[in-house]
Amino acid sequence: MEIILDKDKIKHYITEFDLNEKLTESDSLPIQLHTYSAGELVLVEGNELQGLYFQVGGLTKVSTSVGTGKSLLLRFCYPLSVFGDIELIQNVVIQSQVEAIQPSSFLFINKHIVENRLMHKHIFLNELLKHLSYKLQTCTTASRINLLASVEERLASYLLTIRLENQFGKEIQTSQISEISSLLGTTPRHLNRVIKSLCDIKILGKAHKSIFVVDWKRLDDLSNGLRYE
Amino acid sequence: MEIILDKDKIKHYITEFDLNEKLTESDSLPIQLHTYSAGELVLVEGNELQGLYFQVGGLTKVSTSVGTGKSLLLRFCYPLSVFGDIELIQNVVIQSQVEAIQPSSFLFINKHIVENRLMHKHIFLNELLKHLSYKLQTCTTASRINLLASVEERLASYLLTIRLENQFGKEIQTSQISEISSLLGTTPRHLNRVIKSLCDIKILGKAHKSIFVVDWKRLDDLSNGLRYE
DNA sequence: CCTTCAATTGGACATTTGTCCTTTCCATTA
DNA sequence: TAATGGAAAGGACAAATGTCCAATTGAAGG
Repeated sequence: MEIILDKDKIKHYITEFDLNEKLTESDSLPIQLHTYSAGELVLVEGNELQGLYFQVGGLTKVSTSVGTGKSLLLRFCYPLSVFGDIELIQNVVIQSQVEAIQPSSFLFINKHIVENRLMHKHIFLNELLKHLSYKLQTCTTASRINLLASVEERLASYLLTIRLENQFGKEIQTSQISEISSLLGTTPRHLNRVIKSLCDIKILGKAHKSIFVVDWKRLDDLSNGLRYE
Repeated sequence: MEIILDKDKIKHYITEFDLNEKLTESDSLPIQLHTYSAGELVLVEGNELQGLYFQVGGLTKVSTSVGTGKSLLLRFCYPLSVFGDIELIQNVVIQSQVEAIQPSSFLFINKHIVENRLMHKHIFLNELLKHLSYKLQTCTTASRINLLASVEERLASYLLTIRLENQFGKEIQTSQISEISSLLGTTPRHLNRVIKSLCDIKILGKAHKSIFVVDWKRLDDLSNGLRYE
């Protein structure tokens, strides 16, 4: 991880993501730019949170794990995403792991600065609320689908969701079988089995190492109308 | 559902839950008191949201369902809980069903009033953030446990969590087998099977129609340290 | 005391999903 | 070209969980 204090670079990102008004008096705020290489951990589950992070570049993966070592992929994040909001507001240790998949950069604001200088600014708070409610909405949806639907239905819903290329769809797309299976909350072995059975009945097809949808209509029937959105 | 406009009653609840400052100029805001009998639906999934609800009395159950009819119990709520926050901020239809289990009452504020007169008040926004982040935290936790742990581990975690009688524990306690099973994301039949096996090895015990914990230590081992909190 | 009704309990079986491996397939590179 | 390594594919089996029902229990009311 590298800390960059270059005011111009920071200012550039603030402008790019229209954060100047949201981070009221952003000029006078001590904002840092943190950059991470691919593979580096940005936030580690269980650690103390240092501040608020605005992802302004790159690609990150958010996951959560249990003591036994199993982990669940929650989502992929692109700019502009916020990390540390729950922890800051609830004053708890870090709840999910954030890992840079590609080189990623973040505007970082120390938690004391956030508490003392931003938590009474309504434009900033509206921005936080927007991100937080979006995360809660998608978390509730994923929870509902993952618990109430079979892996086959989940895969159908997943494929239909990323087809739409909407905001959420964009966030959950991934191509590795092992990543899709973690996102769907199952094992690669089982996902593979389900994919094979859908190929057998000509709903999916295979080429190279990837899969493609042959029959969107029947896939839609399978999904029972569920979407990760 | 009954709408009560009695200013004194409303004022009473505002004072009881220390909402006066949070709902800035609460005196001049058109706030209603809505009461529901046991069994009535407060919010219906898929409908348009009318406004923001502050639960000030009673007991409610929040659940979410899929087209196939299956439903997942998300949590029980006591005062002071907030409903409608996601929908208001994200401008989407109602995401989860809220049902009054016991006669319940809510302070209700029309969504246009919230948008025009509250969304720029930082004290109000901080209150919303607190509730929203708490919900996201618990949703993430439940999601993690439900997907990564077996029903046996989930039951152990559930029992250990409600034993603590902490805030979250208070919200998820329930005694009906069918409700516990829905909360844990499984069927009554299977939960029953798991309970029986834990009784057989003397970790749980049965009396009348209820269960009790015999061996907290071994239950804790089973839970692998997971908690719904 | 008897009836009734809902919740609990559990049998029998089917399906889904996980675990453990081995094999296959490609892309990379020595 | 051949060797290598990682991801994909899949066989075989075990475990977890769901479905469908029937039997049982227990509390409440007539």
